[in-house]
Amino acid sequence: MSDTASPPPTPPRPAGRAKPRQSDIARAAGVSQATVSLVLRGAATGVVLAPETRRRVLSAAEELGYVPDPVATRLAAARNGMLGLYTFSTTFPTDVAHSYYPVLVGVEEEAAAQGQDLILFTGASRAADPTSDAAAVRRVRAADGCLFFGRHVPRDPIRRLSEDGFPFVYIGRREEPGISYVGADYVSASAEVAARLAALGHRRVRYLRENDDAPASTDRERGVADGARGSGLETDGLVERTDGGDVEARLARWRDEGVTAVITEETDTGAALSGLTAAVARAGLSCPGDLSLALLGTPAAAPAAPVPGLAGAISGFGVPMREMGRAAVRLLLDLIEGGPAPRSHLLACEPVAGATIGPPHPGR
Amino acid sequence: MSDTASPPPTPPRPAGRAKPRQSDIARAAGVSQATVSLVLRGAATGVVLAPETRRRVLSAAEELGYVPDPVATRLAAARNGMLGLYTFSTTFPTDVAHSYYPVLVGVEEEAAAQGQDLILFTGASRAADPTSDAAAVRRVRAADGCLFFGRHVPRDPIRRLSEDGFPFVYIGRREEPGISYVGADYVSASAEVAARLAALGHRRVRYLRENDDAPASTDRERGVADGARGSGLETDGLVERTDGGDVEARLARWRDEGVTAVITEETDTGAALSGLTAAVARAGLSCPGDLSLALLGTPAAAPAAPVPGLAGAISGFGVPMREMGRAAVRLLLDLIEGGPAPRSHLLACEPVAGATIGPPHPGR
DNA sequence: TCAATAACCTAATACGTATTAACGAAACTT
DNA sequence: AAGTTTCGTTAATACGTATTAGGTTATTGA
Repeated sequence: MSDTASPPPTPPRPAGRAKPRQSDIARAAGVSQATVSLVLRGAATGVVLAPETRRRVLSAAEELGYVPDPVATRLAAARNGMLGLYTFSTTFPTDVAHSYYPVLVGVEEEAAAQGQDLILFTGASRAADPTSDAAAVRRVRAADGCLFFGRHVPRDPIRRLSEDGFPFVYIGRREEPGISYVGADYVSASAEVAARLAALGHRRVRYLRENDDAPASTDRERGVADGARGSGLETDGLVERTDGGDVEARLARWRDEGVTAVITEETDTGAALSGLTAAVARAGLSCPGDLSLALLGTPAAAPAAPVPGLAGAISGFGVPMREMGRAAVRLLLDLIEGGPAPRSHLLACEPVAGATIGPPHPGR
Repeated sequence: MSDTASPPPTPPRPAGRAKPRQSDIARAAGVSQATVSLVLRGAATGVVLAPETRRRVLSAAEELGYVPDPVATRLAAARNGMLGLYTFSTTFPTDVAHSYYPVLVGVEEEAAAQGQDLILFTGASRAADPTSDAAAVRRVRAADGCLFFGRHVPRDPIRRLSEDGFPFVYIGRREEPGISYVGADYVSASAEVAARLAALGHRRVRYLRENDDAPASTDRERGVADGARGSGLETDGLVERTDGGDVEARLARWRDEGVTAVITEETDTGAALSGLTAAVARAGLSCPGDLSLALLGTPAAAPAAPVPGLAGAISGFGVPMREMGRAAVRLLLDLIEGGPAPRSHLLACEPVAGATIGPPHPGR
């Protein structure tokens, strides 16, 4: 019907016009852009507009298919609605069992509930190069605030953030004063485990901890020692550290020494526990038949080498990881909104009765 | 000293400034904000600045710990080096086994390798409320581009993005024309599994698929049907859908019908597989002794109810999830940089020999 | 020495929305 | 009728960065 020779010079975005702005609505409704903003978003400002004006603006907005530009909204709000999540390892670990995973679940849940998005900083994914660490940590300022997460944390880049008043929260207890964190009360929970073993009749116990000085390990050691003292366990030689050596030999020595129960801890790698259960299996022992076994912390997924003859869970306590994630998000938002008053929480751990501890059975 | 009636209007952030701006750098270096912008980001504009000026600006930026504001950067119509990741379910599933997890690993790896940060958009974590979905999807514009991920995806909010030319990539095959995706070649891989069963001698087989119409399921069904036709399997009654009913009864019926092998699929919930293995266990059957069992897709972690007598993996094929994640990031960056030419990839699936299929053993 | 060129930098503006101070008009007081 | 409130709206500005046109000074050419 129409002549095909001269198609109209098609503009780059042919479908209707580009995205409508508030100013387009304003023109259509015969008001100013400010009025449009007030009608559309100004419920909180206390300004009241004439019903007729509201109606005109709303119908014009509907007509044009207006949707607010989230980027501009956030710019104007001087908040970007994004919380940083910086893990001092890859956020999604591959080689390591997902021991921290529940924390991420909690963080995501609470962030979603609060309408915040998360920026995953990928800085630490590559080499453990300290300079790149510093640069990566600095990027964190792109967010309104940041969560830090990981067993080992470089101090200097963080101190800088702290001095500048940038809001951030550690997940895990920290020693540094004036820094906010959400942690788990490992001390009490560990003491309770020691006391539980004592109540069953154990006297000579070993606690095998990771050979580094993360606060989480320090706290557990302190709890075990406190609990041992308070409940009558022997404290001499109570604590040993992993050393990469032969766990089976260590286990044999313990049996020779008359040890009836072993406590170990679960950390990011799960090395202590998996080494121990493997050694128990190779030695042909069973829990709690030959040896009581307690674990300080939630085991990551299913252990690679299940404890032989083990029906239920490993006795000890569980870490409220998900709740830690949620609490950390809430605390961070408090910091961002409220004043600079640093606050911290220690969450209680849940005792796990489990099936790996029982009355002592002296070996050999 | 001062009268208490009129406290000076205390600025909200008294202690220094949390986040340095370009204007702060400009003041420190004795130049204009525009110069700072040119030094920091203007490599492409052709404007050349005196080396001495560059130096001053860069050192002032370093000194103050400047980090560009991603939102402002985006508003000014530029890239901010951030890729969005939007999942139409929680990114970190809790009740569901982590079947999608490897995809996220791949996404994070490749993003880190490309120097991009990830923004996790949390919109879909709550109720499947369509309006909140729309608002949440809109937010992804804060990133340079976005990956969408999930078995079920609302179309309308996405169409909007597409019309506006916002770059995004689906992880998983999509029907919509002109949309980029990275998927797995379920059709070929599923056909190969059917052919494998036929080659072992099976003739009467059942394929139990999820009862919804996600592309992933549609593709697998098509592949199984194609493969069955091509290899001589019976095609009548081949395909059945999960219905929430009694899987054990269904299994018994199949045995009565002379079915010697069952194929099922792994999806986000893993429901089909776990229901089936549980039914096999309760029926006292073993694989492949009594019944051959094949699985289309990588099982999520360890199945809750392991197949009795199963030593190795479940036969079938594996989905190259990690590589899909990586490929999606690369494709997205292509879209962001290059033109709007939508491109897509189908990655090949890896056959898994496994230990659950063998020659047919007619039941009863 | 004066104009032409180059080198370097900045003022101005755009992006789209939120907020506040202020203004005109209408409705009340006395 | 002049002054006071109240109401409804808008002008102006801020948020932080990118970009472009243009201005200032230094350098060169004749």
